[in-house]
Parts: sequence; structure tokens; C-alpha cells
Amino acid sequence: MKSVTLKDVAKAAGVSYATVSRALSGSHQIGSDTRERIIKLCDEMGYTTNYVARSMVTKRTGLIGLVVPSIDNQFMSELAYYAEMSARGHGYNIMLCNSGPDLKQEKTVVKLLLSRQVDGILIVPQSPKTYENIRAYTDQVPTVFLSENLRDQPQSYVAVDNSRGTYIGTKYLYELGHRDILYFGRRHTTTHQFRAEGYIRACRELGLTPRFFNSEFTRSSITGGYQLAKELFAKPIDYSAIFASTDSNALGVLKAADDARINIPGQLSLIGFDNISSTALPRIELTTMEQPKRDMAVQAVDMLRDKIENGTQGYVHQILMPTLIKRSTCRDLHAS
Amino acid sequence: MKSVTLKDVAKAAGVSYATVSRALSGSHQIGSDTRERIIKLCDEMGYTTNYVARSMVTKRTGLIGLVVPSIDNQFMSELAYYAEMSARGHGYNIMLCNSGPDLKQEKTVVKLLLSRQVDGILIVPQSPKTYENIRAYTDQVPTVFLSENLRDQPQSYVAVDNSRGTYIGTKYLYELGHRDILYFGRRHTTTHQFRAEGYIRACRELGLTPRFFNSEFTRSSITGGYQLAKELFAKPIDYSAIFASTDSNALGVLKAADDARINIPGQLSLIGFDNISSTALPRIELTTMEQPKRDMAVQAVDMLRDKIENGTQGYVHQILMPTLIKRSTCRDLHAS
DNA sequence: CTGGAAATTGTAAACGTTTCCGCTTTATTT
DNA sequence: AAATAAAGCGGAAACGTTTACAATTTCCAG
Repeated sequence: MKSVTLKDVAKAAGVSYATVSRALSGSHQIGSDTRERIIKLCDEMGYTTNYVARSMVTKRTGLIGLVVPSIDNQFMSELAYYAEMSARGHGYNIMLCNSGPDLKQEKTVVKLLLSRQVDGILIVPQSPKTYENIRAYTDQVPTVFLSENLRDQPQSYVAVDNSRGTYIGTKYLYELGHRDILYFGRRHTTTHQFRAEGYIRACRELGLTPRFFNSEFTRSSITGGYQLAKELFAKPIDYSAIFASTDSNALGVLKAADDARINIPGQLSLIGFDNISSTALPRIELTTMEQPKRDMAVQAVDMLRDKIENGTQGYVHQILMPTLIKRSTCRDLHAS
Repeated sequence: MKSVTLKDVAKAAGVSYATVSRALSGSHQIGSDTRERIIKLCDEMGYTTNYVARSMVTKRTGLIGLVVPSIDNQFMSELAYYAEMSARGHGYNIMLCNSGPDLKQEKTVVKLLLSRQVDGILIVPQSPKTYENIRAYTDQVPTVFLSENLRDQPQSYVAVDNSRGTYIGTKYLYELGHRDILYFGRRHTTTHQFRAEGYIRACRELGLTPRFFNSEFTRSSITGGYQLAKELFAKPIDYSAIFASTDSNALGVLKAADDARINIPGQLSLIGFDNISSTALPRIELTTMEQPKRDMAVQAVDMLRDKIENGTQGYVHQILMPTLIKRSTCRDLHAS
């Protein structure tokens, strides 16, 4: 269990341990012959550098805290995958924390991460309140927010252009011949305010009347969407398409429609937002607006690295473009 | 950016920093009046203990390395969720690493985790070769394997009773009236050997003839299952049910069946294994064998904690029971 | 009062690195 | 050949804790 340290190999090599350190760090303050000899020796003795000790003196841990509401969520686990791969490629490791549904836990894990001396924090907020919830810590450590637009907040984030996403999506529905489009789902977070705005803007341009069906309390989950859709389908259907604020919500709509024997896309078209992997499943094939998760994750760690390594101050809002993924839930009304 | 240390609050309190340390560690080597005074002061000054420095002297980091082939996989992200929650509840944090598809990367991340001085490693193997791949490290740090049975290996793991799972599943199909059941998918990892064995055992008892359709190379993915099922459905269908080795494979079968206009469960019944969350989706509703992911994760971290905290030697194989989740892809042949 | 045990606090070492500073030794220039 | 520069290496401090040990104070019995 006792591992070999710098001192051990120094003794074996007959040099000071400063020399061993230099040999390994690729410093040019050392002769190439001794360097090779020492490196070979380290290899033989099975030496691996102790990051904890190194961190002690360099004041850098090479650790990035990743806090997500819940890693068992397709959107976040995809983000986490790309973030970890990218971070590790640049010499960082990821400390994963679930912040759960309540603000207290979110604050707790952020504090914990600070205690752990992470070099930076990547956080996908659990709610719009996250910003003020952890405000006290964001100036103690480089932080970038992921996937939730904070509108005018002095914080760095990368997010998709949500407004543009719904704009593109409703325009697509219009081109397919739809004139009565219902916007369904969430509206209360900033992300969803943006999405609602894009929808409204498109309606204005297209001469359509925006219509909403939403509830303050529905969560972005399948069951949340299902329950709300149940209510919706109890009433007469005087629209030809639904724009769901979220893929999960759309999946709930799909389920409720099946229950009510409403044919999608035969009687009703449906489009979602996010392009979570479930949407591509057989029998689902949901048309949706894709969030470029890979780019988002990669750019977020790049942004964070810049703050960490160059001490970049200020904040930047990185907005990525969503793209339309055409699948099978939207009917072309022009077609026979 | 400069944070307040023990020395700072010691100076402010007019005591030595050993005293401050004792006040915070809840040691009873200290007067309760000074303790309270110091704790209050720490709070006011915003002191948080530096885990890196603490680790230096305690030789414990409170870090658990979690290595998974890919976190953006429903099964693993669920496991990761419960593992992180449970670990944090016991004072540990999770360092997340994707090991990808190749053994080299898996070895690399394990080495990295050792350098990081993690107290233990939780690993879901990417292949049966994982065991020997990281054998050199498993005696340097407490390690428990997750979800892949290693049969007689001297390593601790927690896994589901795969053999029993397929046994229960095929018995269920039998009770529904099925007499020709095809086992579809993977067979080459130990996990899948067990699954195949359970299927064979049930067939023997029931007087059925085991039949396999598999390929050495199909991966446990939807597309892998899809491609293999394409081949399968090119031939005549002389069986009434398919037992897919994996939910993902089953989803591939579903897709291929839809393509081939084979009605599931009308013409063909289908059962999977794992109960990944996609199986519960509307229009999918796959009948499957559930792996108790939460229990698996929790027990794995308990096992690891025992090794870490009590220095428990030896190894233990923890086998959990799978349960049948009846949904809509298996037809009851007795019913009208 | 006094002796000594118990309670409280201080001192200092240790953990394994990195890095600044200075001392040799060798190479280069004039 | 002397003077100067450069290269290679060792010594030692520092990072922020915990903890064994020593020192001091408090308290109570005799």
C-alpha cells in the first residue's frame, strides 16, 4: 500500500529529490543523460507522482467540479460525457456532484467543491434561482454555467439559442402547412422564456396567433408532460400541431395522445426540443430541435480553462445554434 | 482568491492553530468555551478546511474513482447517480472517468486515479479483459467491480444473478404459452455466458430446445441489435418469442421488426434485460428483467467503504436478484 | 496549602511535492 | 589564459493541515 516517493528514487539514483522532480517535469535545468537515467529508474520502481502533494505547492489541483441536478438524465449524462473527455484531454479530472432538486443541496455541493480546492466549476443550474443561490462562491472560483441562459447576469455561460430554436421549429411547421400551433409545457425559467419568445416571434412574422397551454408547476419530465397533456386532450383539439417545450414533455404528450387514440402525426403533429437520445428510438422518432451537446460541453470546458489558466476576468455568453432534426412526428399537410 | 487558513483564524483568535484544528475536528481535547468561540470565528471569517492539505497528513483523500465505459449510457448513468449520492452521504466524493471502448484508456484512467490518491475505485468493466487489464493496480487500492460477474476471480464485485434472470424470463414466456423461444444477442462476456446458461437451464427443465442467434461481434447497443436482427428477419420466423440479451439489443430488434412489418407482440413476443429507462417509454413498453441499479450501486459503495475504512481483506461476491417487469411486448398465447 | 492528576493549550514534525537561490563545474569568449 | 557566462545540481523553504508530545493551567483531595 505504501507507494514509492520522490525521495525513494532520489536515494536509489544518488541524486537530490529536486533533481528527480526536474527530470520528470521536463525542465531544461537538467542534463539529458541524468534525466534519462532517472526516468528509466522511476519506471522500474513504479513511481507515480502524488497529485495531492503537488497540489499543495502548485496551488492547482487539476480538478473541475461538475454539478448537475441529476446525472441519470440523458441530457446531462451526454453533457457530462463530453465534458469529462475534453477535460481529461487537457489534464483535468472531473468531480461529479448531483445537486438534486433543492437549492440547499446545490449550495452544499458547491461549498464542498471549494473545500476540495477545485480549479473551476461547471454547473448546469437546477433552476433560475441557482444564480443567486451560489453567487457567494462564483467569485471565489472560476465558474461557467451550462445550458441555462442567464440573460443579463454577469456570469459566463454557454447555452443554445433557445429563442432561435423555437423560431426555426415553428417556421418548419408553417412550411408544412400548419396554421394552428399550440405551444405546450414550461414557461417559467429563463430558458423557457426564451423558447416561448421565439415561438411568439415566428407567429408574429407568419401571421399566426400564439397559443399556450402550460402550467407553472409542470416539470420537464415525461410524467409532467403526460399529466398536463391529459388535461389538454380532455378538451377539443382545435390545432394541428404542438410545439413541446422539451423532449421529455413531448414524450409525455405522445403517451397521452396514444391513450386518447389521437394519431401522431396523422391527426396531430408534434415537435420537441433538445434531441435527447430517446427521441431517436424506434416507434418514437420524434422531430425535434437539437442542442449541440458535444459543442456545448467542449466550449464550456474551454471557457473554464481560459479562466483558470489565463486568469481571464469578466464574463462571456457563448450562444450556440440549434438545428432541426426532422423525424416522423410532423405531418406535411401539403402532401396527399 | 486567497482563502483563509487555519493560521489566519488562529491569529485572530489568539490561539495556536492546533487548537483551531481541534475545535473543528470535534476533538474532546479542548474546552467547550474556546471551541464555540473558534467555531463562531471560523464562520465569520469564512474558513473552510482545505482537503488537499488534510489529505497530505491523513493519507486519505475521501475520493472514490468511478470508472465507467461511458457515462452517457442509461444503465451507467443510473448507477453513477446512486453511487454518487450514497458516497457523498458517507463523506466521499466521486471522480468520474470514462474508460471508452479500448483497454488502453481504461488502464490509463485507473493509473491516473492512483496518482490522484483515490481511496478506492469503483469500476464497471468495459469487457471481460478488464480484470487482467488492471490487475496490477487492484492490489494497490481497494477496488470493487460493478455489474460484470467475474466468476471465480479473486476480486470483489456486485452483480445481478444473470443466470437467474434469464431463467425467470424464459419461464415466464413458457407460462404465457411460448414453446419456441430464441435467445438473441451477445454471448461472449461472462455476464452473457451466465445469461445464456440461465436460458439453457430453463429450457432443459421445461423440455424446450435452446436456440441461439448471435454473433461474436455484436455490441450491446441498439444499432448492434438492429443489424443482427436484420439478418435474423431475412429468414423464416419459426419461433414465437425472442429473449434479447440486453434491452438495447431488444430495442434494435424492435426497430428491425417494425421495418419488416412484424407485429410485436402480435406475431412475436420480445423480452429484454436490464430495465434501462428507455424501456418504459410510450410505444416501447418493453417487458424486461430489472437489474436493481440502486441497490447495486449502494452495496458497491458500502463494500468499498468497508475495504477502505476497515481495511477488510479478501473479496466478496455480492449477487442481487433480478425481477421481472411485465409490460407490453409479450403476448399471452392462452388469451383469446 | 500542596501534590498530583486531569484538562487544556502550545510546539513542532510530518506528509510529498515544486521551486527559488546559490554553489560547482564546464563551456565560451576575448 | 583569464574572465565571464551557462549549465547542472543540491539545499531548503513552503504549501495547510493533523497529531504526538510537551508544557501549562486548573482543580480537588489530603
